[in-house]
Amino acid sequence: MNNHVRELRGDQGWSQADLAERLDVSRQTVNAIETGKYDPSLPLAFKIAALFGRPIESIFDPGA
Amino acid sequence: MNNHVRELRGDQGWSQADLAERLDVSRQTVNAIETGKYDPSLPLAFKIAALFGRPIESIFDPGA
DNA sequence: GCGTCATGTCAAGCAGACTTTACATGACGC
DNA sequence: GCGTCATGTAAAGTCTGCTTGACATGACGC
Repeated sequence: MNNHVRELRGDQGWSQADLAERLDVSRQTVNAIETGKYDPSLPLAFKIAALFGRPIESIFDPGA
Repeated sequence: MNNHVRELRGDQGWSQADLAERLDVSRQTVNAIETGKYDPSLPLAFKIAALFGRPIESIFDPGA
């Protein structure tokens, strides 16, 4: 599952640690999501979407 | 996390088993999601949204 | 009464999401 | 050269998502 978290985070000038703190998850979790190691849970996806003020569908792309 | 899966499924006249087959998951998984035992994964949430032709945000409600 | 269908639920197991701790690297300023 | 910051990655542990198989119930038609 592709996503645009890294770009959106960059637009805000945040480090992975900054974003992790705002999402209340670990820095490794943010890194894993950005590098595509695994997908976030649905609740975390909602948090991410809310933080960036965009719909989930515009951030995450199921691709196939 | 509240959701409207049961109503949407009812609108289509599908049983839990019918929906499970269309989503390619087990009947127990559909039942668990409808009864709020746990939330679907992000990929499964995308599948559900696509099947009903609605955005994820209109089906799942993070509540808090 | 009996068979069937839809739903609910349980148990055991595997895979995925997330944690903490820790170490390695490259870029930067001093 | 040295400290610091951002990022990547790894191991081990916990909890959640999802599986199969099975059993119980209530509603329905015959």
